[in-house]
Amino acid sequence: MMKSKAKPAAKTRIQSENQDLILKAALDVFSTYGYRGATVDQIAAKCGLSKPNLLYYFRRKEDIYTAVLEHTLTEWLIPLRMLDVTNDPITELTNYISTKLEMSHRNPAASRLFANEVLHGAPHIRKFLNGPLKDLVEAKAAVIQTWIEAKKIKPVDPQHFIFSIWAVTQHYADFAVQVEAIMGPKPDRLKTQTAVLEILLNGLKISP
Amino acid sequence: MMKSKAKPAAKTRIQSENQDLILKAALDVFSTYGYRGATVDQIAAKCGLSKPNLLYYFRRKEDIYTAVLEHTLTEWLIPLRMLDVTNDPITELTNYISTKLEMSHRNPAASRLFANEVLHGAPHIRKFLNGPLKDLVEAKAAVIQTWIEAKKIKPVDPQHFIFSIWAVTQHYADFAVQVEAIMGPKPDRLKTQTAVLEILLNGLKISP
DNA sequence: TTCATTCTTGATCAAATGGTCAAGACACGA
DNA sequence: TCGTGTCTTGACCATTTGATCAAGAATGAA
Repeated sequence: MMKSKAKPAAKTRIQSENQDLILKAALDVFSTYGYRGATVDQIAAKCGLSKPNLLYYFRRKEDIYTAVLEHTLTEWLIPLRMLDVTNDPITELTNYISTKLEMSHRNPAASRLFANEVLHGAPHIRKFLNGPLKDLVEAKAAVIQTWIEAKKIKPVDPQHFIFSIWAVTQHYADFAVQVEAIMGPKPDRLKTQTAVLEILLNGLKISP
Repeated sequence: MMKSKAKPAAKTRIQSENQDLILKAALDVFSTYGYRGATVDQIAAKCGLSKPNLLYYFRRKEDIYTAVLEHTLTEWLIPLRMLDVTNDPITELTNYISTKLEMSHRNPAASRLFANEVLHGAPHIRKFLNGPLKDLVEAKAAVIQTWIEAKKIKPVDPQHFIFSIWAVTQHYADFAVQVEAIMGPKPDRLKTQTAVLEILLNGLKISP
């Protein structure tokens, strides 16, 4: 007898459990080895499923990659969305930068997955970059511009300022190996946060 | 009759010409597709040599990669080495940041090659990071520290400041696709330079 | 020109890898 | 317990790809 549920493929318990397992393992493997460097066998081994079983849930390797990438992207922009023009800019930006640093520390794999994708020309997320991302950045650049016109912060190019925040905060995830080679293992997170906030907000020129 | 030259393998004209061709093509291909993503066939095709011929000059794929990576690393640190404690800090740092931006623009492939290597755990250049790079950064951090103690610049953590410069400048090469998706193609280089210098040197807090 | 050395490549191999399939094991509502 | 649909997998396939090799072509010093 046909299952009563219609097309929209309701998930069984086993389905959601295993898809979750797969996505977790895939994030790990893809972020470490890149898309081409990762193998389906690796992902399968990491989550304790057989390769054919994994390909039962995601028909192609690329489907796994796309799924884990999209899952990552949605969370990635939440902090930026929260930038609120009605609040104090220094408070808001301090909070945004701190949150980004925190995210990079808590989930460096996600940061690296995204970095790797963009580094190689963003073949899977071009539309995301040109659409939702561009729109969001323009909206938030407008927020920063508002603060500038209210003379609450110095006149800096808002878009480039957003790029700088991304660059610096994600650097601590994407280039962690380099950072640790230079600073020693487990660099002091508080020091890092203080330094990054100091640099991005205050610069280093002695005030005239 | 034996060639008069001894072991140290003197290069013939053809050798240096072809090795040069190969390294140029390899930089392109490796930086675009990553180590695992790049194929020997691609590199061979790009420089117009047959695959066996390419493997006549570099026995293994990894040898090509190592060669092009080392070739890149040596040039990469030249600007930082030039940071001179006896000069004016703002002049020196402005110059360093501008040069790094310039390099990222002129040779984004080199930046991406390096980024990709570090992103994936720097398996081929661990020793370089722990040795020469660490030493150089410590030396130049000391230079910045000297400027701080002379009250010529604000007290920022020198190492984190160097990281920030790297992060922001290389961002424009490594994440070029993203930058162009948001700012449109061919972003104004002068505007970028002005903004980056403004952010890293001045910050955006209104002076008290 | 001679000829030892260097350079070049078509053919080929073995391993890795994405993906398929049919058959069987299991879950769970009736 | 039964039976249908879901889940699992060993075996297998086709392609890609790094690497080899033997044989031939080009080079250039004497």
